[in-house]
Amino acid sequence: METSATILHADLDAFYASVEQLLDPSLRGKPIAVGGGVVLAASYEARAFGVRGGMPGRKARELCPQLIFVGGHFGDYQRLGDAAIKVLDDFTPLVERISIDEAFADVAGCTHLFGPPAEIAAIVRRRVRAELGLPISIGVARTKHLAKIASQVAKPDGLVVVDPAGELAFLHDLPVSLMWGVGPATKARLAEIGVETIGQLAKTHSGALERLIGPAAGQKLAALAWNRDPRRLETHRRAHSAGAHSAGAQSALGRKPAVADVFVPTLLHLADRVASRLRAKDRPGRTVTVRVRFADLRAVSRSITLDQAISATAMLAETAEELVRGVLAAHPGEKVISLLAISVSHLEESAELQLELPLGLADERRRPGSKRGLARFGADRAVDKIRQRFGKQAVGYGAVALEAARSVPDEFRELAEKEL
DNA sequence: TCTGGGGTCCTAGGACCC
DNA sequence: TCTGGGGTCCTAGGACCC
Repeated sequence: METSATILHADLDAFYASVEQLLDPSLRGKPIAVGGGVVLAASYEARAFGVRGGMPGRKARELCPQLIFVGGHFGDYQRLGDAAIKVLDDFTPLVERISIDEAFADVAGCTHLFGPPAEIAAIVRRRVRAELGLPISIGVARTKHLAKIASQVAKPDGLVVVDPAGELAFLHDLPVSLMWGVGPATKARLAEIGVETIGQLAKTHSGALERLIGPAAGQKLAALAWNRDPRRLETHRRAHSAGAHSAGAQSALGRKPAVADVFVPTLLHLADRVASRLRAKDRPGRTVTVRVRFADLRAVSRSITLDQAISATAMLAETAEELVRGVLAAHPGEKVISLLAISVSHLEESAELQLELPLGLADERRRPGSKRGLARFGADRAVDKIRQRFGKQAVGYGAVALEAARSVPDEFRELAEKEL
């Protein structure tokens, strides 16, 4: 067992908003939000008014009338995020990046070169500030969980080192919501039994905890509350998404009538997004899931597992359409839909001969592939090739139908699906 | 004017097989 | 004939993370 605190968790502060303030000095010191319909990131000046990420733009403006909305410079986010992680790479190869703006690093093997972990963390912060112009907070601790919590406590623009001798004293006064795995629902359930701090969670009877939030989550949280975190750094996690288990796309629609004229073109567009990614990765999938959200934001899903994996746009679109018709038939009272989603899972490793060849006459539904399927495979390949040469916008499905509904720029979608 | 989009993991019930 | 148990797969839903 490690006895010294050598794990760093580095987290750029209010990342998208900080980049915008870096690019446009007139925005510095002012409350700004990246996004429009929904706030993707808020500067600390905006947070002082209660503006938060994920919040509807309208509500943010209510809270902060002088709030400035800025369009996202998504290429710059990627570039500056990469550059910040590279600073960590200068100290150790043991870097685990977990998102565009966040990474763990274990500096145990390089303290003889650069000094103690706290000093390394201070240098990283100075360099990111000096070379990139961005604030970054760092937590240093003996475990990943503790380092991550420490960086949250350090924000904004701070450094917190958790001495191994004082771990539980540090941890137990903090609110449970800082823990990995505690979101709004779990926080509320814990509050029902009077548990608000990590220390109170640690003292909760394990049986009661597991009944409250389930055995898996209960055991995990109990372990973390007692600072037992066995996770090691994963340096090469999910390279190129090779190990991905699913791929999906969704589109919020505002309020649209639940009729074929709306959902057919939308599903075609979504199927195209998903299927072209599956083809690009040579990862066809067997299970197709659709999600339909109604006017009151209640969502219903339907899925089907096919005998054969698919990656053809038309096949996916038709399967999804059937599932959506099933959802709507089961909810005849719902006349309005607010979101549609398609996801494909049970992805297969190899695309070897996944041409969706004709299998015979039986059960077309569970056995995708037919003469039509074969012809369409050729069409998909042609579309993929044109996009390779001329860009994604060169060929599209259902673009007109979706234009009005698009509240998030495609660049952000690209960013979200980008493998790190 | 009721909230984006990409994922992961867990749970629970039912079908089916041994 | 009746009863029980375990394992696996499928489906639907929920919670969480960035």
